[in-house]
Amino acid sequence: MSAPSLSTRQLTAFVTLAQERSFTRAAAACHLSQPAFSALIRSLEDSLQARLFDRDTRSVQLTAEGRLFEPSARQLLGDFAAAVGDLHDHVQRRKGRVHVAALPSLAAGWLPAIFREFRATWPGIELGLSDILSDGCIDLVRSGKADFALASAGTGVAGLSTELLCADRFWLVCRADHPLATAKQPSLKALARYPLIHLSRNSSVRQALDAALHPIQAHSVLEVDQLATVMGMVEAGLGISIIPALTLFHFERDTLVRRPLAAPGLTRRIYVVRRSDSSLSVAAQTLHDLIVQRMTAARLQPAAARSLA
Amino acid sequence: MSAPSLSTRQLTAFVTLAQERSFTRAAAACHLSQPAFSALIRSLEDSLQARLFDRDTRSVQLTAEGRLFEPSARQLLGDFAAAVGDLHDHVQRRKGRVHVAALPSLAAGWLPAIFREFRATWPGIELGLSDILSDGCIDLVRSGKADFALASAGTGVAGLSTELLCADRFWLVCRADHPLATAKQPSLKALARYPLIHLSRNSSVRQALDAALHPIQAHSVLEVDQLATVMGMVEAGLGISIIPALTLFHFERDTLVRRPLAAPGLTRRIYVVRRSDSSLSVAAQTLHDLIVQRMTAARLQPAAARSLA
DNA sequence: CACACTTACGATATTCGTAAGGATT
DNA sequence: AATCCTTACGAATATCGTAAGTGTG
Repeated sequence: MSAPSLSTRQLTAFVTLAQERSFTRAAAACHLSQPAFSALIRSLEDSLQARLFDRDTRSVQLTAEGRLFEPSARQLLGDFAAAVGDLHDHVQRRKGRVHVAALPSLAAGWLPAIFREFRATWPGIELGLSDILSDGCIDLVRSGKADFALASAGTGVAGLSTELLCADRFWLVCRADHPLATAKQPSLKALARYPLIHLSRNSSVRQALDAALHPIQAHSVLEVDQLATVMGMVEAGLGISIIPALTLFHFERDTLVRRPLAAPGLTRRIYVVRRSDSSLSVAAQTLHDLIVQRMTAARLQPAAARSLA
Repeated sequence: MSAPSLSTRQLTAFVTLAQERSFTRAAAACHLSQPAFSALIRSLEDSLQARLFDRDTRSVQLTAEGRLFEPSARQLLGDFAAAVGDLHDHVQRRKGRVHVAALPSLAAGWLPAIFREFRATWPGIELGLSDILSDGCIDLVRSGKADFALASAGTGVAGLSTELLCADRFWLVCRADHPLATAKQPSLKALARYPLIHLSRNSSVRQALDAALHPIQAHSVLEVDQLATVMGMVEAGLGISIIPALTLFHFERDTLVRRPLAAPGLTRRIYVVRRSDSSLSVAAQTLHDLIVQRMTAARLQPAAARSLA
C-alpha cells in the first residue's frame, strides 16, 4: 500500500532503456557501467513489483506492463523537470514577483530610479508597488500581500521586524523672493515667524515633523493631503513648508528655493518593515538589498547634490 | 542544466515537513530519526539549489521558494502514486484487457465457459474475442491486436511461437436412422460410401480433414460455410459429416448420433499462437494458463463425456 | 566464439541512529 | 532549564566498477 521509493534516476534509466532497447547503450547514455545500470533497472522492477522488460540475450523489449508504465514515466520526468526548472527560474531571478509597499513620498520621487535599475537587471521579475500611507503599508506586509514596506512606523508590531533605512532630514522650501531665501541654513526659530503649509495629520511626514518640532509652535496656515499641492501653495506665496529631503523633487522649480535646516536632529526615520517569521524571496531580497545599497550610496553624497541631480 | 536526482522520499519528507512545521514530528511521521530527516531535507535543498525552509530553533516555515515548490511536490507525488497504482492494478489483475483470436469452432462451443470462469475470477479485466478464421487470427497476433490466438496454422511464421494446445479428434455425425448410427466406432472405409457434407475449403476444419483423409476419396455432396448449416443439412438427411470433437455441441440433438472415428490419427491440431518477441501481459498470461489448464483437464476425461456434459 | 545480460565481489559512498553541540525561549 | 535543530561520528547499507559467469545465435 505504501508508495515505494522511486527516484528520477530510476525513471530516467527506464525510459532510456525503453528507447535504446539495449542495456549496454542505455548504460552508456546514463554514464553508468552496464552491470550498475542493470542493477538500477532491477531495483526499479523490484520497487514496482513488476517486470518491465523482457530481456533475452538477444533483445530487450518492454513487457505489457512496461509499455503501460512508459508514458507515465515520461510524463513524470517531464513534470519533474518543469517543477524544478520553474523553481530554478525563481531562484535565479528569471521569474518572480516582488510587491513593495512604500510611502507616497518615496514612491514618487526616490523609488522609480531603483525600480528602473532593478527591472533592467531582472526583466523577468514582476514588480508591484503600493504607494499608500504608513498604516496601509504595515497592513500589507502583515497580511503577506507585500514582501516588505518602506514606512515610518512599524516598530514594536508583533511579527514584524524593522530596519532603519535612513533618517530623512527636513528642508525648508519657500519662494525665491521670500525673506528666508537668503539664509544658507535657516534656523528653526527663524522659520517660526512665517505661515507654514502643512500636510494633513495622518501623513507620516507630518507626524515626524510634529514630533521633531515638538516644543516649537509652528504658525500653521493650511493643511493639504498631497505634497504636490503643498508645492503649488508655496509657489503661490501662501506660505513656506518643511519637508523631508527625499520629497524635494516636488519642489525643484526656479521660483522656489530649498534650504537644509540647521537642526540636524530634525528628521523623519524611514524603516524597512517585513515579517519576522519568514525570509524574503530571492527576488524580494534582491530588491531590498538594492534599495539599502542605493540609499547608503546616496547618504555619502550631500543630499542637495542628489536632489538636484 | 541536467536534472538533479530526486526521490519520492525527499518529496515526501518535504511535504511532510511543510505540513508538520517541525523536524521532530515530520521525522517521526517518516519513520526516521530526526537528524537523518534533517539530512534528507538538506539533501533535497542541495539538489534543488534552493533553501526551502526557514528553520529557526523556534519555528519551521516554508521560504517563498518552498511555498512555490510545495504544490508541485504534492502534484508530483500524487501523479507518482497514480502511475504506480495503475501499474499495480494491472499486475494484480484488477485492471487490464486481453484480446484473444480464436477459430469460430472454438469461440462458440468451448471458450464461453472459460471466459465465464476468467471473468468471475478477474472481473476488472476487459475481454475481447475475435472469432475468425485461422489466417485472420494469425494476423491479429502479428499486428499486436490480439494477445494470442487459438488457431490451427501459425507454425513456421517468423516472429510467432506456437504451442500445441490439443489434437482434436474427428467424429462422425449422422442421423439416428442412418446405417452408420449403429457402429460404435465406424471406420473410415465404412464412411466413404456415404454422401459427405463439407465445410468450405478455407475453413481450418476442412483443411485438417482433407489432410487427414488424404489417400481416401470422400464422397462430397455439399460444401457450406458454417457448422450450424452442416448440422441442418445432416439433420435433413442430405448426408453425414465428419467434424472435430470440440464442435460436437452443434450436433447435440436427439435426431443425430455422434461417433468417434476409429482412426486415432485423424485430428486437427489446435495451437496457441503468440508473438515470440514479447511476453504476455499478466492478464493475458493468466487467461492463457487457464485455457491450457482447462484443456488438459478435459483431455483426461473421455471426449464424449465432455461433449455431452 | 562472439555478443549481451547477469552474477560475484571488493571498494567506495551514502545513509542511518546515537550522542554531543548550539541557539532560543 | 527545556526545547528543537544541527553537527559529529562510527556502523550498517547501498551502489559502483571490474571481472567472471551464462546463455543464445
